[in-house]
Amino acid sequence: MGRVAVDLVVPDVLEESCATRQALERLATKWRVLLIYSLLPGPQRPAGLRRRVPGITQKMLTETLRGMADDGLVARRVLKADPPQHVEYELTPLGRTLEQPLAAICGWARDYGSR
Amino acid sequence: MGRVAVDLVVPDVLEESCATRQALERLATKWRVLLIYSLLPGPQRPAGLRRRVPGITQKMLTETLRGMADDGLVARRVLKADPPQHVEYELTPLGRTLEQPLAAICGWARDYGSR
DNA sequence: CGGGATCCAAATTGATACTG
DNA sequence: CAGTATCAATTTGGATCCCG
Repeated sequence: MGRVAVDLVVPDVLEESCATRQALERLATKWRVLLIYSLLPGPQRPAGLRRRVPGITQKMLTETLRGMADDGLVARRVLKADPPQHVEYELTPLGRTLEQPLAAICGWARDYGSR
Repeated sequence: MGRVAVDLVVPDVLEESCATRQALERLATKWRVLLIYSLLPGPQRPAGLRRRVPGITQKMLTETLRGMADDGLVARRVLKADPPQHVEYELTPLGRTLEQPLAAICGWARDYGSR
């Protein structure tokens, strides 16, 4: 009764197709974490988000929010269709599940960030 | 007795110069989290890291590790100086303080990552 | 006027070949 | 085996223009 040499080609947790890996890549971008963090208090309008995330461009704001909307992390809502167009972004329930993990990271950043 | 309109120019937690913000940006890059994660079990050599982080380039591996070394997150050690050069990277104590926060994120990725 | 889109320059990343 | 150099490809920033 031989022992087959399988070698268990360890499908590492970081395999590119792995859910964990993909989820991480959905967060570890320059702006997503900052935007989610800024949306935790509640719905925000683009202008407000630009203030809360200094340095972000109009463009990256729009693109990043749209990408996060595609991933189901935020929802976009139009408040007024009239000339002065008003729009609001808010975290979805899924997006809000990030609050705890993000708090852990922010806590670390506070405690050890200064190095 | 008038009320002065101060407006409290909220020095938001995400001010570009803020420690939290800078710490976050040191993590929220495409490769750092994955590399730190891969280094948690112990010291690793570049070749091994490339296997553990599929998709990373020789270049980004080197550059990212060097950047993390500059930030004090990892340490580089040369094992042999001879032609077949051997090198090892490992997390510093500071780098290891990321284990818990990272576990929180990875847990999220596992639970909600599939969406 | 606020939100978003477009176009082009600048910065990052990827792919590959090459050196110690 | 690690790391560097080089050039193409992708991504980001900046300024501007458009639409309601």
